Amino acid sequence: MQDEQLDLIFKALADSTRRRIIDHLSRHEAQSLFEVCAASVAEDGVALSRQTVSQHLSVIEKAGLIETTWKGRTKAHSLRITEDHTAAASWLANYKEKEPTI
Amino acid sequence: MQDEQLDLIFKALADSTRRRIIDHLSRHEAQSLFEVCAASVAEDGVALSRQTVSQHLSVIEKAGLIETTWKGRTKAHSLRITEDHTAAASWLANYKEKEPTI
DNA sequence: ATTACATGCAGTAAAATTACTACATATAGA
DNA sequence: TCTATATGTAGTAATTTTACTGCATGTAAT
Repeated sequence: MQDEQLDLIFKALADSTRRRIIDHLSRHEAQSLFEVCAASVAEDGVALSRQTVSQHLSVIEKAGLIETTWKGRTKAHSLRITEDHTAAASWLANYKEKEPTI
Repeated sequence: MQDEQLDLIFKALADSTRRRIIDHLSRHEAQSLFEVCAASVAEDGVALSRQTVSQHLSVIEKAGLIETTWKGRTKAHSLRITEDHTAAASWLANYKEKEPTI
């Protein structure tokens, strides 16, 4: 895994707003920007501007965690977490001390 | 795991310089600030000021990934990655799509 | 065609990050 | 005690991040 890719993934995860968005997308497929905004208010009580949510989605997308498809004037965002992503995010596990096998 | 703790861990990991420091600490126990600086130059070819490396170590320490002990005028930094840390860093794995069991 | 809707893009301001330099403090050794 | 060593702290500058507002573009519906 490239250093830049690790940067993108960890930076995407290093913000609680983005983690909430990811959590929402995990429970709802193919969400539009407006649906994510609405959920942010309804579920998390956080009122963010549409443009701000769009920026967060862009960061998550650049990390490769989201797949998007256009349907008419609506852009659908779907979470697509692969083995590669979880392996990267688990980078730290490489450095865990080995437990003594009892 | 608290949101703030996830922030600290992911932010600590979201910088390639800090990841290199963590990697170095994984191979060398109880490193002083100067030893980390020297390794940064020798192993990675990156010449950073002592104060900059100190800041990075502080970020890693605040994330709880390092244990420090003073010996005279030397501060020894030791990597201490626990189950809690790897579980937090693997946060993303909770959202991976289930593979169809063949 | 006109209006409403969904999103993109540009610009801005406050805050955080990342590097630096300079000075201060505390310990070890001559 | 005096000096060198190891680190801490403060302040600064450039860059990035995170929020915002306003305007533009493209699609759907009346």
